[in-house]
Amino acid sequence: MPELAEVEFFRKRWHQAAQGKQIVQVLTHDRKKLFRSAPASELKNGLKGTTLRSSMTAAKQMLFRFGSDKWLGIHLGMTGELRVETATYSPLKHDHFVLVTKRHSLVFSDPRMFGKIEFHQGKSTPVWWSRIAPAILSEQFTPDVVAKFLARRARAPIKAVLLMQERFPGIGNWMADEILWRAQIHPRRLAGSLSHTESRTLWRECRTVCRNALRTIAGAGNYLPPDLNTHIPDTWLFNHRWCDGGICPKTSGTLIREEIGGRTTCWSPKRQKL
DNA sequence: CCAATTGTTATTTA
DNA sequence: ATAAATAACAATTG
Repeated sequence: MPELAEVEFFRKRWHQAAQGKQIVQVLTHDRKKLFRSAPASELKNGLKGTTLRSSMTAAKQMLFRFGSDKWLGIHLGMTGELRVETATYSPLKHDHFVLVTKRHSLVFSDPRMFGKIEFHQGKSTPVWWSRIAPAILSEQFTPDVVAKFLARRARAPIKAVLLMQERFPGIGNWMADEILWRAQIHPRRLAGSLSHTESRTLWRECRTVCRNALRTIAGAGNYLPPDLNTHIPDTWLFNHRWCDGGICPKTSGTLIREEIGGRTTCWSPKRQKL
């Protein structure tokens, strides 16, 4: 489920429950696949007894800082989520990693195990963290940066280009569709075919969708289930895109769903022409 | 049994 | 050599 704003939502959920709290126990299934940079045992030993100091997100990544020099990096993959349960919670089948405080269990759950958990010790953030592309809402994400990137990916469909994390960090399948829908650009258009005006519109809508998603999904006050995604307005494409026969809230026409760039893509043919 | 899934990466093809 | 397309990853659900 997790794209930019969902990732921020999950980070806040853990942060709100455990910031300033000590980790008294670490539970793990020790699924090697999930623990990339360090074995689960190292995380266990490293985090036990430490205190959650701070946390942050960048793109689809999260970084939690424990004590002064312990860093837990989490990527939720396609089906990962973070939950908060009681301190006595017993992990279920897909709960691969649990941090227990005096009052809560912070649970990382991921049925398909496309996610990853990283561990780093050191004074500053791990190298892979600093390699994440500048955020879409940062000043470095300019119309010119977008135009140049589209030129370099000229022969790929624009939908596929929007999913490239090296330039559009945090954008995933639904956000890409939302952006193109707002920008009135057909997802199958080749990146190199966009006019200067369209490229600039795309830049603007990238920022608008990120801002709106963060405010709507991650900005709410309640981080306990089942609040994720529940109050997204019907004026977005989001609530109409998931099954065949959806109606475009802007044109009232029927939405189309087809695979583009290897992903199911939804668009409104009345406002997004080839 | 078949298709589909809001992500990433390795491999293959052009 | 480069970029784009595809397969693979794993598990569940309809």
